[in-house]
Formats: sequence, C-alpha cells, structure tokens
Amino acid sequence: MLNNNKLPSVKQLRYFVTVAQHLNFRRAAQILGISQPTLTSQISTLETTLGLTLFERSRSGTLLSAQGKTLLDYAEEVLKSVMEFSEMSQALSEGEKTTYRLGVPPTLGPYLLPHILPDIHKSRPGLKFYVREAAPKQLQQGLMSGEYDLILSPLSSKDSQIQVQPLFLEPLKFVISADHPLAGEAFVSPNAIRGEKVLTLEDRHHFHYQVQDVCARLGAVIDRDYEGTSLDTLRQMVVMGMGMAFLPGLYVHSELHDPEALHVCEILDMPIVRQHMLAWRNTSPSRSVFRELATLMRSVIHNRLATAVSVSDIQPL
Amino acid sequence: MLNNNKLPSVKQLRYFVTVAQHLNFRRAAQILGISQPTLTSQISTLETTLGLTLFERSRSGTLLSAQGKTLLDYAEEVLKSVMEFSEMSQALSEGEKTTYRLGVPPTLGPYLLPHILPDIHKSRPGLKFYVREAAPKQLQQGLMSGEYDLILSPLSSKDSQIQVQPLFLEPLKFVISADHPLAGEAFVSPNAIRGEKVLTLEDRHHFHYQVQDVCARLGAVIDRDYEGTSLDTLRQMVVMGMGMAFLPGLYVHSELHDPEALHVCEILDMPIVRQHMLAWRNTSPSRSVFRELATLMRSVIHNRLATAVSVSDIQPL
DNA sequence: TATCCGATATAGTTAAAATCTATCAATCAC
DNA sequence: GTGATTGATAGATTTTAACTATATCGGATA
Repeated sequence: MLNNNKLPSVKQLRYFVTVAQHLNFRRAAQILGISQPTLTSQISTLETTLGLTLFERSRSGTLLSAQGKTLLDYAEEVLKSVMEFSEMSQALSEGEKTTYRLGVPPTLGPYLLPHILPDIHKSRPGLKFYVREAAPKQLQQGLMSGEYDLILSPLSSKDSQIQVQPLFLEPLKFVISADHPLAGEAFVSPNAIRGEKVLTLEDRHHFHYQVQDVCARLGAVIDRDYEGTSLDTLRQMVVMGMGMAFLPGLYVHSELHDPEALHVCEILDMPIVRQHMLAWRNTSPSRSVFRELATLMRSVIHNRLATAVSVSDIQPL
Repeated sequence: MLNNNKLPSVKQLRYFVTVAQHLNFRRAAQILGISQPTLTSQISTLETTLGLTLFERSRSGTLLSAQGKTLLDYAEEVLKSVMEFSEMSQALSEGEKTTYRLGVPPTLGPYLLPHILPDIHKSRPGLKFYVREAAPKQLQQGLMSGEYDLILSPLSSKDSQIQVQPLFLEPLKFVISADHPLAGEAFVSPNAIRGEKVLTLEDRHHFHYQVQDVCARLGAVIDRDYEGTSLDTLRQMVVMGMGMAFLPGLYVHSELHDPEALHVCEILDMPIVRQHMLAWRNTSPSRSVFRELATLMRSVIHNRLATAVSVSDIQPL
C-alpha cells in the first residue's frame, strides 16, 4: 500500500476545485491569483499524495478523470465546511454570537436574571449566555477549571487569577408567618430576635453561612433541625409557622406577591445585605468584554431593580 | 476590519482539535509527532489569522476559550470532511469504487449489457458503470470531450488519441414476416433478395449505414419511405408485412422469443456481421484498467453469448 | 507543409513557512 | 525551598510554495 496517511491541504483542494471548474490550468491560475507552473505543481503534488490521477492532461485540453469526478464532490464538501469555520470565526472575532458559560448561585440566578437578561440582550444582541446553577464554591472552582467563563458570586476572592467586579448589594429581608406576634411592623428590633431560632437553607448553600453570620451578629441561632432545600421550601416552612427566616431581597421582589401568608420586614437600624460580584479568569481573552458587561449589568440593574437592590459604584480598572 | 480572508490550513485545524482534546500543548505535540514550540507557534499563527483567541494559556494549564469552544465543533466538521475525502481517494487509488461513464449505441447496449454486466460486477465488484446511450458518432465525440470515459463502438477509429480494442463480431440476422414466401428456410440465397426493398432504422443511427453497406453488397435497396425509430418498431414493421429487414444478432437473441410472427434466417454463404470495439482516450489514467476490462468482457461474452456472437482474438498491446 | 497559437510541463531560483533544539520563566506539589 | 511541569521565546535549518523563463506538444491556419 503506497498510500501514506498524509492529508491534502485546504489550498490544494481549492486549486483542485478551481481547475475542475474551468478545465484549464492557465485560467484557473489566473483566477486563483497564482502562476500556472505553481498550479501545475500543486495539483501534481496532490495527485502524488493521493496516489491517483485527478486530471487527464493533453496539449489540447484538460479533462477531469473518473476518479477526479468522484473526488470533486468531496473536495467541495471540505471547502464548504472550511468556509463555515471561517465565517463563524469571523463572526466571533467581530464580537457577534459568542456564547459565554455563566455560572450563578441558585439563590440569586432565578430572581435576578429574568429581570436583566432581556435588556442585556437588547444592548448586546451578539452575547449569548449558557446559564448553569451551582453553589458559589463550585462556581469558583468551575471558573478555574474552565467550566464557566463568567460567574456571579458573593465571593470577594483574593485569588490573583480571578478578576472580580462588584455589581450590587442585595438586602436580606426578615420574614415571619403572617400570624406571628411580630407581624405587621415594617421594622423589627434586633432585641426581638435575640435567642430566637432562625430557619435557613442546607449548608451546601452559601446562603446558609451568610445567614449564620447575620444570626451571630443578632444573637439569634440557626435551627439545624429543619433546613430548606430551596428558597421556595424555606418560604413554605415560614408560612407554615415553623419559624422565622431571612430571604434574599430579589427573591422577595420576584416571588412574593401574596402578602397574606407572610410578613416581610427589616431589622431596625441594622442593614443586612449580601454583596454580589461578577468574576472571570484574568487570563480570559474576553476580559474586556466582561468588564463592559459588568458596567452594563450595573446600569440595567439600576434601571430595573433600583427599588430592590443598590448598585455598587463602578470600580476603576 | 482586520480579518483577511485567509483560510486556515487543515494542519492547523488538526493541531487545534488535538490541543483542545488534551488541553496540554506538550502532550498534544507528542501525539501529533511534532515539537511543542512548533505547536505553540502554529496555534498562535492560527489565532492571528482568525483574529481571536482559541486558548487561554496559563502556566497552570490550558483552557479552551468560549470562542474556541464554538469553533471546535466547526473544526471537527472540517476534519471529518477531509477524512472522508481522504478515505474516498484511498479507495479510488486502490481501484475500488470507481464509476466510469460508459457510452453505448442504442442498437447494442440494451441487448448486450444485461447479459454481461452481472458477471463483470462479480469479477470486479469495485467497478461501476454509468451507462448512457447515444449514436456512435456522438459517442466518439463525447469520448473526446470527456463526457464518457469508455465507449462501445462499431468504429475502428484512426484517431491517435483514441485507443481501440475489438471485442466481438455480431451477426446481422435477416428477418421476414412469417407468412412471407421466403419464410421457413434457415438460409436465404442472396439472389432472392436482389432488388428487394429492405427496411431499416432512421439515418441518425449508425445501423442505417451498416445495413446500407450490406444491401449494396447484396444488390438490395434501402426503403427510405418507411424507417424505424428503434429496433422494436423496425421489428413491428416486419411483422406487419411492410417488408424485410436485418436485425442485430443480439437483439434477436434477447428479444425474439416468439417465432410465430417472424421468420429469422441468414444469407447463404455470406456472413454478415458488425464488429464491436471498446474504446477510450489513450490519455486516460485508467487505461490499464480498461485494457483489463476489454479482456474480461471478451471472456464473459465468450461464456454467456457464444451461441449468438463470436469473440475477437485478444489484441496484443 | 510550415508556422503560429495555446496548452501543460520542466528547470532553476527565491521567498516564506514550518519545524527543530535549546533555553527561559512561571507555577505547582511536596 | 526544590524539582517537575507548563507554555513562551530565540535562532538555525529544512521544507514548501511561489515566481520567471523556457521547453514541448497538438491543432489550426496560411
């Protein structure tokens, strides 16, 4: 078997197709912008690597051989796929049509993204996001491993490989069952909570530790006997009178439209918030896009969600 | 717009895909059988021509960028089509699966090919024929123009660009209506035909001139008032008593199984035959295949049709 | 028949590209 | 810290693609 596994080059296939179209080396060379001897030599190199004859040459003209005729379709198929590759790369290099893998915490994504993605899409129609939910710890790890290009995260990581920009502060609202003695007031005194048991999510959620911190400051304790698996179950637990809880402001803003069952309030003179950041690898070739995106997100959040959250100042580079 | 229309090479795409699969330049280089600096430089050349970043490199590892991830699928598509091209060319170069365009005269093809193509296919399963019918003159012209790779032809062309090999001699049978006075004898004397009118095909068929020659030798005349458009109509004309005619032996052998309506006989002491040749361009890269094919055809015809035709001697090269 | 035109092939040279070896600098695991 | 591993860089070399000039062949034309 003479045939090495040497692959033909795109250039050679382009030459082949052009000669096959015109059945004339000189004209094809002219169209390709190369000299006729170059074309002759390239075609004959290709024929050698393939181990067959593509064209029947005679002084009186050039014909496609039977085998060449069969291969022509395949060569055109190759050129087509190369063109598609090339066009896609062009679109990508011009900033259109890039899909970024965005990781979000489950306690934030569903209550933030529906409010802001439409506007972001309107401003930057080329940007697409493939959104996946995971706990912040997994998000950060996945960011480093390349699983995500971009994450929304509560972390202010000191990792030098991660670039972080603050987006906004989200208040945590205090919620109690509507028939609880404390219900009815917009503000609850910290003293009223001291020593109380507070419901929260399971500790695989970062939210668990955030609430733990808050409770430590308030002198309340986490109820570890009953923990919610999601914000929705947590809310149901409160509605059913199993205890009091903190819920993210955006969750309240998005999901709680029935004030009957639940009373939402805040802690008097004690702002309780969590900070959300946008983070990416600082090796990412799209980092400038991401920086712009952070700015865009702050602006959209300011427009759409000013009543629920407070946007962070724009950080200088 | 920075982007030139320079196309990536197959080699670069192969490098790209391999690095993307392993996310490690050194290992990918080893697999590709090249050095790591070469790989680095090729990838970075590719990135430059595409105007974007395919990989995020850091000392701690290599990641596919978001754009690289999108392009990877396209690159794999290109490689797939190149592999298909390559595999097809390999199959072709090993003599498998070539389709040759075979031109045949309408007075021969339908009555010869069904008898021999099955055996030919059995001996050389790779050979395929795309069969088209045309008059010998068109066949020869089409052979030169590349429309056919191979023709069956009565011509013994002196054209130096055409290679010709004789295949077999086919007798022309003399047919008359079953109720004609001459019917019943296996041989008819030439004298009985002298001066008679003989039916034949229209003059766009080469067969017309062959019969004309025969009639000239016999002293018969062609009936130009009524001419058949095909052998089948010619036969019907004879059955209907419109006159006598010559029909190719293979036609008689294949189609005439009803001896009632028609009487088939031969001219006494006067063999009337036509010679069939196989012809191809002597520039054809497949000429050795065609020579073998001619031998094969003679052998198959000898096995299958010895009662109807006589195979020519094998011609030395 | 001689000649010219148009076709591809060949020779020889040059510019560009791909590749190699050797080495560097950053990072990570221990 | 130390050694192993990673991708990047420098410089030399080989290979490839390209050019110009010319040869050769076949067919049309005078």
